Amino acid sequence: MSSGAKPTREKILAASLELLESGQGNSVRMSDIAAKVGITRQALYLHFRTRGDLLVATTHYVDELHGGDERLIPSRTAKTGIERLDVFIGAWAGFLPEIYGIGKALLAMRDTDPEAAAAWDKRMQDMREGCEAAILALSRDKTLTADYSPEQATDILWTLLSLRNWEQLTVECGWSRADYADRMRSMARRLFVAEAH
Amino acid sequence: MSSGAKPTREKILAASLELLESGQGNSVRMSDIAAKVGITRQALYLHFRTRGDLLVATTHYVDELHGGDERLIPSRTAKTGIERLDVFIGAWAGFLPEIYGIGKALLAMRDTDPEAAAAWDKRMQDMREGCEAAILALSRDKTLTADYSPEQATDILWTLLSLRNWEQLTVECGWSRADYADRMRSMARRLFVAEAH
DNA sequence: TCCTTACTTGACACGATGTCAATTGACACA
DNA sequence: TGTGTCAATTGACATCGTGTCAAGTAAGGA
Repeated sequence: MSSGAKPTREKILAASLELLESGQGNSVRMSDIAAKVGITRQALYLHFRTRGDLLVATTHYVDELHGGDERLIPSRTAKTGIERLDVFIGAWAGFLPEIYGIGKALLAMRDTDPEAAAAWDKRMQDMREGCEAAILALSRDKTLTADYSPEQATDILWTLLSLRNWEQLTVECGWSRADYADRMRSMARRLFVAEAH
Repeated sequence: MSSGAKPTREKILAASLELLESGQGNSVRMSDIAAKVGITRQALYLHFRTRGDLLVATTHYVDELHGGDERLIPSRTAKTGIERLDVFIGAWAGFLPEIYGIGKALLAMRDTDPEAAAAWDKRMQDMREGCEAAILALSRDKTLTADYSPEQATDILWTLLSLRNWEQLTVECGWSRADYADRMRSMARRLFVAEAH
């Protein structure tokens, strides 16, 4: 196994990520992370100013591991708006499970830690741009329904694809990841694509 | 026992509700509530075993104030499934703002307080029954789309109408309450009602 | 008068975050 | 061989919020 080679900071991030992914979102304590790394709780503060700091750094670490935002940039191969919508939803559906734990933790400290809130908001804002791009592509194709303005449609898609909704549908409703992706694509079509006739 | 002034327990519930409604969800402390009532923090524990207990009691208090679940029971006047869906969404849209504060607080302690989690889950389960009834009405009318089974459609509607989604759309996207109700009805039709032609 | 009930006062325990001072151990360089 | 630096340790302590406890007080009823 990889062991002492990695610098401590990275070991901390890896431990944090692992705990957040398996464990329950916000219940990961500083002492848990320290224990997993094999150092003292106080030593964490030699690398990160606060818990919020560490959590935010962990999200960047995730991006580093499995290439981050660029995965959400609409594929150039998508010819039609509909295709683009499908591809975007698929990419997001694949990305969501990877950020679920850390996202839950960040959301839980939203009210108390402005930095953590900002970090999560930034992520969601980036994701919203993907939604907007897909909707605008539909609009250019004249396949966007007349029922919603592009902005309203973006609001809706953005909300539909939220982490909380993913959580509810997979955890509470028991949808598989494939179910989620398929049905989200289906829902998006029904909602946003004008009937062709 | 005295019939003149409100009993303390009720004063506590009223204060709790008021703080939860105006203030930010989980940041309402026991001492805040006590201060608002004009009693000691410790005195709260003469009436409620724990903070979770008090919060749960506050939800029941809300029900008592503006008649609770029965408002979500599908109106008998709704002839078609579509009508029933509309009425249900309208009722829920009117109910949501009233339970927003308390719901946020309950959700925030979900991971730490099983009783609070159970109380919120019960509410959501009741709401889900309303979703299911509306979907089944569509199904009986043969107006439910073939794309989703009744259960899947219920999952979707239930998720769509979640408190978090309401929060995101009204707070972050700036939708008015009327916008929310109108667009949710529109979305539900697009999603669940088979094209008639 | 005595009793009960509701509430107060003041202290304390716990768990979590965050801080600080003093110390240890290793490695480098000279 | 010594000197300095850096990372981490140890142990104590502050702060906040929840929850508990013992003793005291004020009001009303029998």
